[in-house]
Amino acid sequence: MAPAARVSLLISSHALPPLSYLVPEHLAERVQVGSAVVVPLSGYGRLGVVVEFEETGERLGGRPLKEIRDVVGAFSLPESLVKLCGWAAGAAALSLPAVIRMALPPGLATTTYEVRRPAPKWPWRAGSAVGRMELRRTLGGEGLKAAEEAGRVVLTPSLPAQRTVEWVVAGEGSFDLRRAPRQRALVQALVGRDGGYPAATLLEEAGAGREVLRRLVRRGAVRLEKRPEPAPVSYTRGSGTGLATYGAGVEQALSRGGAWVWRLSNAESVAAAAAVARAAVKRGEQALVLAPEIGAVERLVEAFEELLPAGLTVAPYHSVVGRSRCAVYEAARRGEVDVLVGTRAAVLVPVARLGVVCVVDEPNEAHRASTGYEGVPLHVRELATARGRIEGAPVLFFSPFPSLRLYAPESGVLRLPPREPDRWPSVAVVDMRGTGAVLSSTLLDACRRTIRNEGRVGVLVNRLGSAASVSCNRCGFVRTCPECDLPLRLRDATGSGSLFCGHCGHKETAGKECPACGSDRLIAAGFAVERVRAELKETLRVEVGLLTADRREGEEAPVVVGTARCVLEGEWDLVVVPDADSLLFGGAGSTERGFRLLHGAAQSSRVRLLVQTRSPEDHVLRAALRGDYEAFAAVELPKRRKLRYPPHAHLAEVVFEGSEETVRRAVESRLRPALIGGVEMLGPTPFPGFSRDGRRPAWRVLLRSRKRTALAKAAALAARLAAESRGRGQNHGGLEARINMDPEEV
DNA sequence: AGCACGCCGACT
DNA sequence: GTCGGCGTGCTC
Repeated sequence: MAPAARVSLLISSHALPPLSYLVPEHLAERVQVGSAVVVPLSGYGRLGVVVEFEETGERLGGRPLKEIRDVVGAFSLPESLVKLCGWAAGAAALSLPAVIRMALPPGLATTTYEVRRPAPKWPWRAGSAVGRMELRRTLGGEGLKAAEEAGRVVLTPSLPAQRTVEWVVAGEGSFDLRRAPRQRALVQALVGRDGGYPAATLLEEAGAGREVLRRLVRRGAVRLEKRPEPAPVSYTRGSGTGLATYGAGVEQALSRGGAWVWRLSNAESVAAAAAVARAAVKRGEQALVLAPEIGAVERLVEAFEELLPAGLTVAPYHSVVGRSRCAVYEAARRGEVDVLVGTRAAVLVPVARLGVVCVVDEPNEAHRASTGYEGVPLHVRELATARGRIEGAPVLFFSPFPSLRLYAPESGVLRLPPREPDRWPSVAVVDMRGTGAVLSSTLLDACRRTIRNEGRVGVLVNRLGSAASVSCNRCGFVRTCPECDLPLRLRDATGSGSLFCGHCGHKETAGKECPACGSDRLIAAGFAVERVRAELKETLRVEVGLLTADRREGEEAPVVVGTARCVLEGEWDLVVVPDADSLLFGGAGSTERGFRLLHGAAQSSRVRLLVQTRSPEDHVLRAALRGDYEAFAAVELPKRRKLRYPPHAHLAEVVFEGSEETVRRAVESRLRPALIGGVEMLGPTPFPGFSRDGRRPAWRVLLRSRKRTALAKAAALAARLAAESRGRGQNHGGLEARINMDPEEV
C-alpha cells in the first residue's frame, strides 16, 4: 500500500472526477492537499490540484498508477480553500474541478510550456515559453509526449503577462538644453525623482508631447524603461478616529468568533466594516470585505482609504479590475493586502492570514452569481459562512434589514446590538379604498408643496406592474392561499383569469365578488412607470423625470418617477409610493422585499414619506413605515418556520421553459420518481414573465430538503432531464431549465 | 470494402 | 482536453 494523491484536473470538461496519482519520493515533502501539480493524462502534462490522499495499491485495474511529475508552488491553494471548494461543489451541485478553477487566479494559462533542453532542430531556445498547440504542430502529438517524458519541455502554468507602463529615468551627465525649453521643462520635472517617473504622468505635468521626450532620449539625457503595472493596491490615509464608536461590537464578534448580524444603516455599515477590518489588521490578520456590486466595491475602497488609519493596504477585486486582477489575487495570497474588498468573485480568493469576513448589504440578491455566469451560483452569505467556519474566521453581516433566513435564531447567527436610524421622515398613509384614481389629492398636494419649497420629489413605482395581485377596491381585502396564507397571484397581467399560489400551486378562479365584503369591485394592483409619470405631468404641470435601469431622462426635474433601485439611491425631500400594495403583495417580490423597499423609501427621504394603499393596517406596511424591523421579524419568522423556508429547510427553485404538458409530463414521470433522500417537490406553478425570450411559458418547481447536498443533486437532475428531453427533440421545442439554490423570492 | 463523420467513454 | 473505438451512412 502506498499513499496516492487524488488530483482534480484543470481541463474544461469538468465532468472528470479526481484521478489518483502516486507521489514520487522526491516530491513527498511538497505534495499536500491544495498543491498545484503537473500530472500526465493521455500522455500529456496537465495542471491539477491535489484534493485528498488515499491508501491504495500501486496499480489500478491492472495498470500501474502514473506519478505526479511536478509541484507548482506558485499556484497551490491552502488546504482550507480546497475544503471550501468541496463544500461549495456539493451545495451548488457543481463538480469539484469546476469550483477549484474558480479559486485559482483569473486568466491562469494552463497550457504553456517552458522549453528546457531543446533538441538540435527545434526552433525554440532554452527558456522560452511555448504554447501546447504550437509544440504539437511542430513536434506532433507523439513528439510532444516524448519531449515531456525526456524533460525537454515542462508544463509551466503562468499568469497573463502583466501590462507594462513606460517610465522615464534621468540619464548621466549634463546637456545643453538652453535652446530647448520644452525639453528643459521635462528634465526639470524629473529632478528629485531618482527612481524615474511614469512617462504619461510626466508628459502631462510638463505639458509636453511625445516628440519632446523622443528628442531627449536620442540625446541620451533620459532613458525609457518598461515596468510592470503595479497592482491597484492603495494605502489608507485616514486617522482611524471615528471607528471607536463600534469598538464594543467589534470586540465582541472578533473575540467570540462565529457568524454575526449587525443591524446598522448602510452608511454606518461602511464605518463599522472599517472598524472590523482595522481590528483584524491589528491582530496581524487580513480582512475580506464582500459587497454586492462593482460600484459598491469601489465606494467601499474609497471610504476605507479615508476611514482607516494611514499605512494599511486596501485593494479592490472584481471583474472590471481587469488584467491586474491576478496581481491583486497574488498580493492577497501573499498576505500583502490588509483589506481585500471585492464582489462575490473574491469569496474564493486565498488569503494568507484570514482574520475576518464582512458582508455588507447582506440581503442584496446581487450577492448571488446567476447560473452560467462567473462565480458559484450561491448567495455569498452561504459561501462566507462556510468559509468562516472552515478557516476559523468570524463572519459579520451588515444591513439595516437582514434577510429573515439569517435573522432567524435557527440559523445559528449571533446578533450584535443594532442601531436604529437617526433620521426618519414624517410618514403619511393615504387609504385608497373606494377610489379608482391612481393619484390621490393628498399625494398631489404634497408634491405641490414640496415643489413650491424647491424640494425634490422621488416617486417609487414597482417596475412594470406585471404579475399583480388582486385586491378589493372597497374593503382592501387581498385574496390569499388557504394553505400558505400568501397573496395569490394573477395568472396574467390583464386582470381576467385565474389566481394561483406561487408557493404550493393552489389554484382558484378570480371570481367577481369580494369574499370579504361582497362588493364587485375587485381590481388588479400595479401601476406602470409611464402611466404614473404621464398623470403627474398632466396634473402638476411640471417637468417629470424618469429613472429606470435602462432609461434616464430629466434626472434633475423637481419630480422624478422611477423603479425602486434607482429612486432609493437618491435623496429626496418627499418620497411618494403610489401603490404600496404592489410592493407588498405583488408577484415579483416577497414580503421581505416589500418591507425593504418601504423601509428604504423612508430612509431615502429627508422630510416626508407618503404611501397610498388599500391595506393601511397591514403589519408589514406598518412596521416598515415605523422602521421597526424587530416587529416585522417577530411576525414573519414564525410564518417562515411553518412554511419551512430557509433556514428551516433548503429550497431549490427549478424554472422550466416549455409547454405546460411537456413540463408536467417530465416532472411527474421522470423527476418525482427520482427524488430520494427526503427531497420533496412543490409545483409546478406558473412563473409569469420569467421566460428568457418572453414567449414560451415558464413553470416553477420548488424542491425542498433538510439536506443541502441531496437537494442540489435533485436540482441538477432536474436540469439534466430537461437537457435530455431537449436533446431528443421531444414535443415541439422541448424543455429548458434553470436552477436557483435557496431562492430569495418564494 | 473503404472511408468520413460524430458520439461516447477512458484517461489515473 | 485528447484519444481511440465503434456505429452510421455514403461512395466506389
